[in-house]
Amino acid sequence: MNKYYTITELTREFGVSTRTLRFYEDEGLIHPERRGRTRLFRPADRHLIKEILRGRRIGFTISEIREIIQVYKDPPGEIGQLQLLMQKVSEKRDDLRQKRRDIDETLTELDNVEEACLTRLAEIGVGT
Amino acid sequence: MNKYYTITELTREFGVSTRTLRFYEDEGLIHPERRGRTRLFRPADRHLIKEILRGRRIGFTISEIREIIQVYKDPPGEIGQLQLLMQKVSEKRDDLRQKRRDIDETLTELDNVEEACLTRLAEIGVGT
DNA sequence: GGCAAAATTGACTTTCACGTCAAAGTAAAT
DNA sequence: ATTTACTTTGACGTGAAAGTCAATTTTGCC
Repeated sequence: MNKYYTITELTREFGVSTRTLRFYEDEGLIHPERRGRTRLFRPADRHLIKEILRGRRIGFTISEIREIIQVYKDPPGEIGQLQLLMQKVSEKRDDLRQKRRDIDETLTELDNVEEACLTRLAEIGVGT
Repeated sequence: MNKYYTITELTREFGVSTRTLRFYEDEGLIHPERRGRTRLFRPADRHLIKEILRGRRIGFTISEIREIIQVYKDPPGEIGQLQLLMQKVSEKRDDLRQKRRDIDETLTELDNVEEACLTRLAEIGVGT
């Protein structure tokens, strides 16, 4: 019977505040239904929020996220717009690939830090 | 003769503003030498800036970056501190792994968007 | 139907990471 | 020596993404 989520259910699930979800609505990222003035979130909204938060984690701005959502809702019909979009997609992809390289490098760096810690601990442990 | 870099040389190389580098100095991330009041950047500073910017790209805050730099400069000597550090490292790593998953998912999504664009372009192209 | 808990709106505040200017000091080249 | 290009400090401003607070509704529940 088409489950609805309340706002706090979702804030608990995703670890965000109600303010955040309202903010996303103000920004036009989500459009929960209303019963009176109270927001009712459907599974589709919930899914969208998941994607928004994923975008947030990797550093997309609200308007970038909005753009992506827009594309899914109604992809541009004009050739120029399509080409522009493809260009942006390509830039974003390069961006993300760079970010992944950065992450990989940082991960190995963190491994080094950890190993240094372990060695250090061993030293201290032996000394006492 | 130990090459020095001027501030604008580095801003050009890294595509940041002088304000940014001065900000990083204010925040204690770098410590360029001075001739009079003018900053002189050494290769070590340059390298550090590279790391700072990498950290920035993957979404580390200034103080997170500062922490990491600190560890390299002088790793904690106390056991408690070491354990705390290792815990943080482990958290960061989980964080980065999640981020990588996010990126991978988004990359395939972008591929889909691109393909949708291409199909759309083909349709339009055929129609005209 | 009454009441505590939850939700809403609106306004104001905050944090981060710089941007922007102004005023003044320096360096380099002609 | 003067112009021209950099550089510095300091103060204030800004945009993004919420946080916080207060004053109302609204709901869920017995």
